[in-house]
Amino acid sequence: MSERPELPSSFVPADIEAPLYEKWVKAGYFTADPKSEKPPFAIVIPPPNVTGVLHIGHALDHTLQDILIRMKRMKGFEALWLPGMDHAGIATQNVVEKQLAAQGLSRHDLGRENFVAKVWEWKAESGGAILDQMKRLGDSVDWSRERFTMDEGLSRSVLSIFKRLYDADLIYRAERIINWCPRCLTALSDIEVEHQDDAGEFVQVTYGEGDLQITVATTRPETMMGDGAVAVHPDDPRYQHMIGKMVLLPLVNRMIPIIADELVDPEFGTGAVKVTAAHDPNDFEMAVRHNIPFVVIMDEHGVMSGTGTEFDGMDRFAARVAVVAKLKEMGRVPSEKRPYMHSVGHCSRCDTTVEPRLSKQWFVKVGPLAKAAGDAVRDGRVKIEPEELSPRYFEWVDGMHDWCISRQLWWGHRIPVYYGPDGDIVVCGPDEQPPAGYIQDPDVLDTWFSSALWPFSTLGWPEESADLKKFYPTSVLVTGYDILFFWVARMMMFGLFAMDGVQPFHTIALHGLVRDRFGKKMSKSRGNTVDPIEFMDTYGSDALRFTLARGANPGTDQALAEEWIGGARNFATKLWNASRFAMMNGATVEGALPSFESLDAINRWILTRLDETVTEVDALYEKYEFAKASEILYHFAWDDLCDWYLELSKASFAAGGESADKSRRVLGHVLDQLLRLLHPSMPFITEALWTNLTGEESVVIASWPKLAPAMQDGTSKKTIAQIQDIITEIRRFRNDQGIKSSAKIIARFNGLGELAPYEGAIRHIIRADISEGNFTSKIEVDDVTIEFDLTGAIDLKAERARLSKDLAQAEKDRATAKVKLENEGFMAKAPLEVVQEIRERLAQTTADIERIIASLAGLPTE
RNA sequence: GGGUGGUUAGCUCAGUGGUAGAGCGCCUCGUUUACACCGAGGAUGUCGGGGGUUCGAAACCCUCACCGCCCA
Repeated sequence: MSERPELPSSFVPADIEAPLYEKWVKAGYFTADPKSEKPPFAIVIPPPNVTGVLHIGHALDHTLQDILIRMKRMKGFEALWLPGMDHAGIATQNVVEKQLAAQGLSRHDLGRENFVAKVWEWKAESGGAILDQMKRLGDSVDWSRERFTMDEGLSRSVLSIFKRLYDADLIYRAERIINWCPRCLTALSDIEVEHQDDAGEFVQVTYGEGDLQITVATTRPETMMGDGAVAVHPDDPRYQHMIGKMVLLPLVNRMIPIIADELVDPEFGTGAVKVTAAHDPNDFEMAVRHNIPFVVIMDEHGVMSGTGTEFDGMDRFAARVAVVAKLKEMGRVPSEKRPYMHSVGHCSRCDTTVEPRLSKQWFVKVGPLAKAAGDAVRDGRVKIEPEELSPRYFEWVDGMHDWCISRQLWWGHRIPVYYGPDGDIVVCGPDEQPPAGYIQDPDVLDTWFSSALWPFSTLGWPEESADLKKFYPTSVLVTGYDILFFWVARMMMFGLFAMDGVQPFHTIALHGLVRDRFGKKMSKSRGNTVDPIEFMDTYGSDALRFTLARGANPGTDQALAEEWIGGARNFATKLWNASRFAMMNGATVEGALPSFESLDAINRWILTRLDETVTEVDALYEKYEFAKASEILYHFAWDDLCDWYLELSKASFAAGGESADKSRRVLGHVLDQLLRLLHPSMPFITEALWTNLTGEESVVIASWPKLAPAMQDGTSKKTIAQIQDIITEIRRFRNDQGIKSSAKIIARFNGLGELAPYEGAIRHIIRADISEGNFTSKIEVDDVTIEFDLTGAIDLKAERARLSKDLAQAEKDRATAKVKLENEGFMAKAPLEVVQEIRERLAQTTADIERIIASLAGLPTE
């Protein structure tokens, strides 16, 4: 104890955070051992994007994961938190292309191989900024296992799974309508398309001539030149006579059929729609059913082409204006509505309006895979926390469309398909070579294709590695509900497929988004984004982490304001000062705890509260209730320990002797345990304080507090509650009488009874002298009377006001209790214990009222 | 249009049948030997509206209004 270095008088996070993190990594605390006998607990990080920086959402996501990992590590699990990044095909390619563009170059100037080399160069220099930021946050990830989706090993996983899926007929190539970004020049999957309401137009166009005319309604008039039919609902009486007839398509002067299809909504527009098979997914389906030709009228850039009209060469939006103008000239536009708000798909990477495009792409047949992914949750092998979010998951996996996995990019895993003569196709797994002369597909795979393998590719799959055996299936996936579809469903599909039906994780713990202080979504356009790094600079990592944890109710969004982080910083400071005070007073962890029975009520009480806290925090963390667990710890530390226990113990420490020695040992124990409990959410400050208190190596590898049912004493809780009542009433009295809290008062206690041993502690808190005096005023708390010598000057008005207020409250409480007890229904049907409780309330309030009335009567009249 | 979540103190949110809570903010007092990033005390809610079930409803049911998210 003597060699314990003195703590600095104030807590400066910046002084301790970086050195402590370095110490932890160097000591290898975060490195998992697959040969360990301990039970495994593994989390793979939702891989951030290699181009990304740490935003507040990551900070939340990582804080929660780190809490789980650190807690499980302390609980004796072989804890693995595996870090890494994904290669973010489109985003990364965009970044490097932008750099090239600045030099007036395109990727085509470099050629594929040089371009990809350039991207690797970029990654080495500027990629992965987020990894260093994770260290600031204190993430206890195993850096020795850092992975990247384009790494050699993970690339082999991609080849393996592709071949397996292909051989199982779960990957196919087909000509379909896909989402096409005319700026990125690549196909996109459904989830890379963001729908938003845009101000478009809704135009009616009359087709046909003479006595066969039909008016269609459309938001995309420019695509009419690609129409192959007009469709109406089969039961629509307005169009019965037209079904099957041919009608003139204006502008291109082609005759097209009028068909009947259930898909048409007779209520929508005119009840007649144009069928543009090559440029709309719904139209595509109808065209297949009715054998309508596919007419392509746009090139890859979204420029009109091949219509043989004056509109060729015009951009799709310019063409829209020109086409409508032309049709109006022809008198073929009976009505137009503008602006017409409707949902339009945009590229999630560059916001360009997505163009549905007919093209040949590779797809994953998701049917059986998604079924298995849904079943794993349905039959309970995988739990979604909170359970209320399961419907969203089912909605997605049960209604999933086939997944377009081709991307017309260069950065990514090149599709391992080789085309030979006569349409021969060969798919190569790792270490396999295509026959001579076969040409590889130029496209790469969707980034999510490799991310979906993350829970097992990072562990060495397809090799039967030691890591895979030890840590698969992983324990829990922690992520925002917003990417349940992006990522989770895909990992489930591939995990179950690749690992013979074994799910990639047992639990999916979902959290929400971090919003601004008013609960508004953060966005660059709103200008309400925040920088977690700045917060860490100002308030410390622990403060940011604790704030985020404290706001993290399962599956729900949380608001965040800077001053709330300030509040958590204040908590850290409080903890620091309380610990400093405890150690100044000789708090120690040396030697055995005194026997519980030998302790006074104050010490028994704090140990009881500690045990309750451990119980509650344990249960809450197991349910991913981070907010509630944090709340419990906050109040135990601040209210119970700092505000009451330390204050009540001051008299004992001052007096010294055997009882002080016992308190020092108890305080040392409670602080030791509290710091362990807080370590997962506040790793840095707890490490600094705990090592100082115990002289041991690190709280990171300390054991988690165990329950101690023997240290539970309900009586001590009642005793302390009474003491708190007495002290609070005295404080109220002093406050009402305008007596400074620093001023000593002369007071005398009567009727303390069993509380007598604690009179000294009470006196110390309220700064009361025992001297003889002229006791002219008094207050009563239950059976205890406290008399004061206020040297005559009592503020009668304030005293009367205080008593009247108490009286009013007591009367109100008594009345409600009385009404209940006089209610026959209540007496007949309410549970006995509730009736008993109300009876006690009636007795208590009745006694209070009598006492207060007596006090009021006893006040001297003015 | 189909799902789904919400509406509780000035703000952000807990609270799933038995006297309405927390953090921040607000008011008053205070430099007492851990802490002013603090301490003590205090004020603040017809729990969105209406109806119902119940001895008893913020909570359960119905309905209306408003806000949000996901998917089309």
